[in-house]
Amino acid sequence: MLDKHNIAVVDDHTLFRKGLISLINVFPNFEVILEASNGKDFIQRLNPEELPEIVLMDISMPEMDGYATCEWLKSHYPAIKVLALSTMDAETAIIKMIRSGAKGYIVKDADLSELKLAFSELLSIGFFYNELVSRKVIHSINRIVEDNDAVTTLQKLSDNELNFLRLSCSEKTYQEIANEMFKSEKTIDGYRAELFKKLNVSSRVGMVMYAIKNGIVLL
Amino acid sequence: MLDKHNIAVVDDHTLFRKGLISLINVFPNFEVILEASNGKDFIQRLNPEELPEIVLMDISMPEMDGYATCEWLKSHYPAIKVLALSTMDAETAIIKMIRSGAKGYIVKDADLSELKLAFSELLSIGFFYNELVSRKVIHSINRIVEDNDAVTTLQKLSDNELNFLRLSCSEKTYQEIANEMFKSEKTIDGYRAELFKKLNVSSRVGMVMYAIKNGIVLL
DNA sequence: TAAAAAAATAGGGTTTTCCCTGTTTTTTTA
DNA sequence: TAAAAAAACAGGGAAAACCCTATTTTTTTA
Repeated sequence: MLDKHNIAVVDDHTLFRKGLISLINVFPNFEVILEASNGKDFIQRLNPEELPEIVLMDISMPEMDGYATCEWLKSHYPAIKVLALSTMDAETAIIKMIRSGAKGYIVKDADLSELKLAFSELLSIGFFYNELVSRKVIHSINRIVEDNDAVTTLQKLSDNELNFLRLSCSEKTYQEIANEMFKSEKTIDGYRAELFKKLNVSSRVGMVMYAIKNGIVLL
Repeated sequence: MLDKHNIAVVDDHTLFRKGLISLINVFPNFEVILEASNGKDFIQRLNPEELPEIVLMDISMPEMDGYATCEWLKSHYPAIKVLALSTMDAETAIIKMIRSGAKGYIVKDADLSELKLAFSELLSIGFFYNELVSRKVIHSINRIVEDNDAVTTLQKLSDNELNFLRLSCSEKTYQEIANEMFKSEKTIDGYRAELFKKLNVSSRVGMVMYAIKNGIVLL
């Protein structure tokens, strides 16, 4: 009897998670030893006696999302490989996840053979970048090489900005948002201008769509 | 050997679909006999010699979405029961799907036992409305009883309105959208006003969020 | 702790969005 | 085919969003 590779699956959609697990368990050399519904749940269940080699991780989850969980793993168990899993194929999400330490990225409408390939590549060469991801990465590489920290700063939003961004995903006017945040209208106009630059958008609609695409607000 | 109940699964996310199928096939009395990635694909594959009893159907899909497919089934094979499947728990999506003929609604983060229960209920009493759905339905029933056709008219969008709505999910100005649609600015301002009423929103952001929530635009 | 950087605020102007009321044109229906 | 309904279009005005530049306040850092 051969030794199977241990897999963990972290996703808040139960049906999807269960389905994925039963699919993986059909693979002769892989076995799911841990499942969790979000990052927090995952960390609690993680047993140092029996660590997974690969964690299949959703990006947008309640409580603790994929980015944060990935960062936590990077610092606590750097040997564990994260394969990010998402419906979104947004460049920013992919880049962000890879920057958070993910070793691969796979979309939810990938097929089984791709998942299997991803597992194999992760174990053999340590990463899995399919054509989709490569394209996105190459496209953003220019900015990365320009200034290694630029992207981080670019995507790092302050608490106020993040808060403002979330509140903008509504029918509130900026004035109402200003009141709610106990800031002057001019200040939140500053947040807006800053976000337009950081997110590379030019209207509130663009900002809102960015927030939704990147799981900053949950639908 | 007992006769299994035939199930069809229609969902564009391959991994999810495959996972779900393998989960269902574990049930001793259910078997997936048909899978498709969207409504069009489903109709093509549908074999009148071996019809499914239950169709597990995603709402937002490319080519032909859940609503349209449900309507088609209602008129062509009224005996086939549709169990709508979605990540969205938006009231409008649920109501719309039920109005399109779905006999039940289940969210993707439901657990296995609920799915099994849904199947059983569908076969025994013909419908499955869990607590979530019931709440939404009750909440919207007021409007339905007020005027039986109000909801239908309310949600029925013209081609132009739908097109405008999709184009609004961008950073284009209304003026640019008007040009793109070869309509005067005033005409599209009319679409806007009409949509605000129909979708019950009061800003472009609200409109965009409605479109995203209800799968009118894909992210 | 002085200098530098970042955050908050402001004035003021342009564009876009929103909203009201009404006319003309096209399509539907009795 | 006449009447009714729906779609397209319009004027004009108020509110909100957008955009520029600049000052004050707070925080960071050398």
